[in-house]
Amino acid sequence: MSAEEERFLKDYVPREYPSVALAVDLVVFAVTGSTLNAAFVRRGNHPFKDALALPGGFVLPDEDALTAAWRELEEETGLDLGEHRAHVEQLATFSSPKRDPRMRVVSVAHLALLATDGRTLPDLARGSDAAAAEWLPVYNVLADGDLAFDHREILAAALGRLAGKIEYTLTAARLLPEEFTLNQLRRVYQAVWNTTRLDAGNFTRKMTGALQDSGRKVTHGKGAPAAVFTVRDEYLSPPLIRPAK
Amino acid sequence: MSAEEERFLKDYVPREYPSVALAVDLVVFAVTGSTLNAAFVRRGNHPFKDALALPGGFVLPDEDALTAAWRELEEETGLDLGEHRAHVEQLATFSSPKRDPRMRVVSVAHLALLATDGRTLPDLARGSDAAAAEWLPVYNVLADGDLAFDHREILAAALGRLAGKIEYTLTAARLLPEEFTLNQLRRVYQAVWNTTRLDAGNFTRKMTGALQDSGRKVTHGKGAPAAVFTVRDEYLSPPLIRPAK
DNA sequence: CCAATAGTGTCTATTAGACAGTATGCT
DNA sequence: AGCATACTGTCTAATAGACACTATTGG
Repeated sequence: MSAEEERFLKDYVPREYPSVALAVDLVVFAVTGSTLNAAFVRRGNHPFKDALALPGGFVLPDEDALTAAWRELEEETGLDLGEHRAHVEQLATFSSPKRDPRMRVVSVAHLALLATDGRTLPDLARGSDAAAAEWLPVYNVLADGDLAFDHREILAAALGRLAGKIEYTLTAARLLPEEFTLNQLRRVYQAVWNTTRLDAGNFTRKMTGALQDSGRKVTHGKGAPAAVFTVRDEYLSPPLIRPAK
Repeated sequence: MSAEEERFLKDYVPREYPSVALAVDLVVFAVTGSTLNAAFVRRGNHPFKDALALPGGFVLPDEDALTAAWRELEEETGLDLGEHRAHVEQLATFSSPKRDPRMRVVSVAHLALLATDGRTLPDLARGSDAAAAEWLPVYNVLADGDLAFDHREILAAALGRLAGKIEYTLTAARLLPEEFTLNQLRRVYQAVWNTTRLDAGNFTRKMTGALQDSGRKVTHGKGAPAAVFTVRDEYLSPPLIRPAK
């Protein structure tokens, strides 16, 4: 930095600019069986008392939004995020002046994925907030549920992002343990796309190119043992296209 | 709103929350020939005095970010945005605490597209700011140019978004007049992807399904007259895949 | 043996990409 | 005529999607 620039910054007095509170909201996804679930908190206060809402919180002065999202994810789930192979990415920013009736809050929404074995959802311990978060099936909530603020719009945006992204990446594997079978992966796709139309045979052929076969096999009670894979390439080429409903 | 809720909001006193200045930055693209250009302003003050920067400004108290982006686009270009068929969409939010050394400024970056006839770039009148914006070829700036703040990262994100989006949508047509020829459209693709590998014949075949033939033809000095199209479907199916470089 | 799952084989219709060929209009 | 551009035709290799088939396990 030049001496001139240092002098400038030292003497800099900011004009009055409109200021806002900066928050993050989280759409946390996890899969059981062939169902896509998201984490919700039940609001204890007005506005939107007793309605479902997405977990979230304010961005601290020394954090960027992504760091705040990771912190809130850990605080609101109480989980070991390493064990759950958590993935967090920025989704979009919601900035309508009236989205929170109390004051101006701009929210940077984030998409978070947690790994499960496909059988049980992670236990959501009560974090710093009074009420623990709960898992609910995404497609049910979008069909029926009332959500606080603009959280329905955020949830829909997150689902759209995830549904699109797994067409051309192996992001779906972030919803599974590091090692998984093709059947597990196919169930994740079916959960996210809310469909049962994925042919197991064709799915195998299209995916194996991007996967690494561990050489080991695993058995799930019934049926032939299944090969265990890890992700080799993060990108699918050609992409797997979502079937028309 | 219930009486109880009204009472709550009336008596609501916000706690102290960290506040930030909220800004928008704009990546404004337009095409001439087979070159993708973006609009830049030359900074007159520290920090980053004399460096190139993206146009932008602060979000006003009663605006959301998208509205602010439209307003700044009009102010900084001085153009009739209707005539240029402007398209603006949110790109991503940049929130590193130190991205502006003067104070905390969180920027919601936006992608803007302006239509040209493919021959000349719109004249950028000097707006409310002292210096007029200028057009520069995007790939040159990314290769050589120094940009202020984190604007190189924003520019790269915008280019990536546009390059990806035109694979499966006709967003590229927003860089052309409402009516255009397939040759014009192909030049836009080549400009955005920085390639010359698009076969004109195959391009015709793949695009015509999503386009509406006006029935009219137009001639450009040399060669056979070209059919004039408008956009019929915003989505391309199947997508047009970017050739490997 | 039966049921359920894993994974491969096969067939057909469609498509991409390369490139040839024809038509049109300007100079 | 000569040339540049617009667009269609054709060929080949690759692919998707449907579905049959075999193999392997537990009950």
